[in-house]
Order: sequence, then C-alpha cells, then structure tokens
Amino acid sequence: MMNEARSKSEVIDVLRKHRISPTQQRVEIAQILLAKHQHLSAEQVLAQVNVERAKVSKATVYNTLGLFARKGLVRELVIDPTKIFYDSNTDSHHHFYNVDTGELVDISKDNISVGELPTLPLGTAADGIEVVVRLRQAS
Amino acid sequence: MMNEARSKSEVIDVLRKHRISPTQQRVEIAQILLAKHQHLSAEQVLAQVNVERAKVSKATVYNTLGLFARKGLVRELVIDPTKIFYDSNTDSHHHFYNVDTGELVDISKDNISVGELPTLPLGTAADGIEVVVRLRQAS
DNA sequence: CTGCTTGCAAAGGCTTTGCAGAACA
DNA sequence: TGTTCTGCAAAGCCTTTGCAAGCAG
Repeated sequence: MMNEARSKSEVIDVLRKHRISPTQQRVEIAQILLAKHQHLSAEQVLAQVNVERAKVSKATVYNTLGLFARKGLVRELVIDPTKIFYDSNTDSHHHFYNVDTGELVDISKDNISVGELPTLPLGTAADGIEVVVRLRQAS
Repeated sequence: MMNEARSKSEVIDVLRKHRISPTQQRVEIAQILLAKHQHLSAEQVLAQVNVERAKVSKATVYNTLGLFARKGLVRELVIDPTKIFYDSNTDSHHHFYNVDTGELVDISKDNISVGELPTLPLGTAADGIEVVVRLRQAS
C-alpha cells in the first residue's frame, strides 16, 4: 500500500486523487499525517503543524481532519470517549487500545478472523469493521 | 446470563452481587437498565428515570452509570463520538452501528470469530474485545 | 456520629459554527 | 468576480467536579 507519501508534490497528488483541492493548510496537515502510519488526535495534529510558528488555526485543523475522513484519506477511530483519533493507515486492520496510557497499537488484520456477518439490517450497507481490544495495565 | 432482573428486590440483589450499595437512585437506574437488553445513553436514562417526576439528577445519573460500568454491571460502548452508550447485556457480543440513524443492533458472538490475538504489549492484559460494524444507509 | 450519596451549578474538554476577510480559479 | 477556504471567537454538547446538604449504617 502506498501510504508513505512525503514530499509536497506527492502529498498534493494524494489529495487530488481523493478529490480534495490541495490548499496550503491541507497540504501541511496531510504531510504530517501521511509521513508514516500513525494515530493522531486533532490536538496532536494542531501541535505538530504549528511546531515552528502558528500556521494553521484550530478550526481549520478540525474541519480538515473531518474532510479527510469523509474523503477516505484517513480513518476516524472512535475508541476513546474523550477524543477522536485519525489513523493514517486506511488499510484494513485493527487496534489495541491501552485504556490506562491512551496508547494505540495496530493489529494486523491477519491476526483477527472475522467470519461471515449476519444479514445486515434492511436498507443498510456495511461501511467498515472495527475491532478494538482494550488493554489494562497488568496488575 | 441472568440479566432480566425486574422487581425491586431482584435489582437490589444484583447490585449487592456487584458490590454496589443499593441506594434509591441506583435502584431506579438499574431497574431501567436491566429491564431488558438495550443500549441507552446517559441522556436516555435520565429521561426515562424521570418520566413521571424528576427524581434523579443529571450528575447522579452520570456518576451512577460510570460506577455501574466500573463494577461490571453494564458495558460501556464507545462507538459514537458524541456520546457513550451503556449496554445492559454484559455477555460477549458485538454490534452493528448505523452511522446515519444512531441505531445499535446486537451481533451474536457466534457470528464473528475472533482468532488468536497477537502477543499483547508488555505489562498489559486484555480487558475486552469490541467489534463494531459500521453501517450506512444503502444508496 | 462518620462516611457515603445526592444535587445543583459551574467548570472542563473536545468539536462545530457564524461570519468576515483572504485565497483561488 | 464568484466560489471556496481560513481563522477568530463564540457557542454547543456531553461529562465531570466542587461543595453543601441529606442519608445510611
């Protein structure tokens, strides 16, 4: 999977492929997200994008992340009740979530076999399967 | 598998078994939750408990639901980014979540086979596996 | 009595929104 | 020039917390 985009022009290409017009702010945010497979909250993206000087506002970060998720550029993870994580790896995979530390770790989809689903409720289509294994510090 | 408690004394028993001292408010909340297998948000519990006249405050509902979850009486579902659902069925099972309607539907655990998990991160213990199948209205 | 509970209101944290100015085509 | 985007501040929502009064054992 090609999700290791780095250079500005590569990122712009990826945005265009997802039908997102590549504004300066979106490119900066995408460069951070797509640098590697990672799980970032909006707050973390905001902090990283503004490491040197403030370049992108909070509102734009939130709106952009929502846009990216709708366009399929990143995956929204609803795992922690206090914040949303954005996963730059959109391949099918699952997660360990350490409730005590907030740490998220990938689980390859090969390690979890999800069998046939039961019949879907009428008029609906499956949009994605998310498996979360919650972890606690061993006592 | 006995989660169909109804009468006040049954509910008090269940609370005691979970080491929760059965105050009047807790009993009322538990009666609503344990009446049947269902998924309720704090807001819904608050509304139901106060159908006739206001009896339990918002703060108490939130605190009580958190307490019930910690004690294992109900299961906290982190599926919707805007609110937490409390599942009165604590048996192992999974969920369909209709993103458009907010509807939650159970999936029997027999319909999803989760194989061996990879090695857990050091110092951690698995606390639960949650599988969520997100649904959208078929177009 | 002593400690646990409740309830009110206020605070908190994350996210969205309204709107004016800036950027882009 | 018309549309889209950005940023600031304010608003919104769900949830938690501080603290005084109430209740239970």
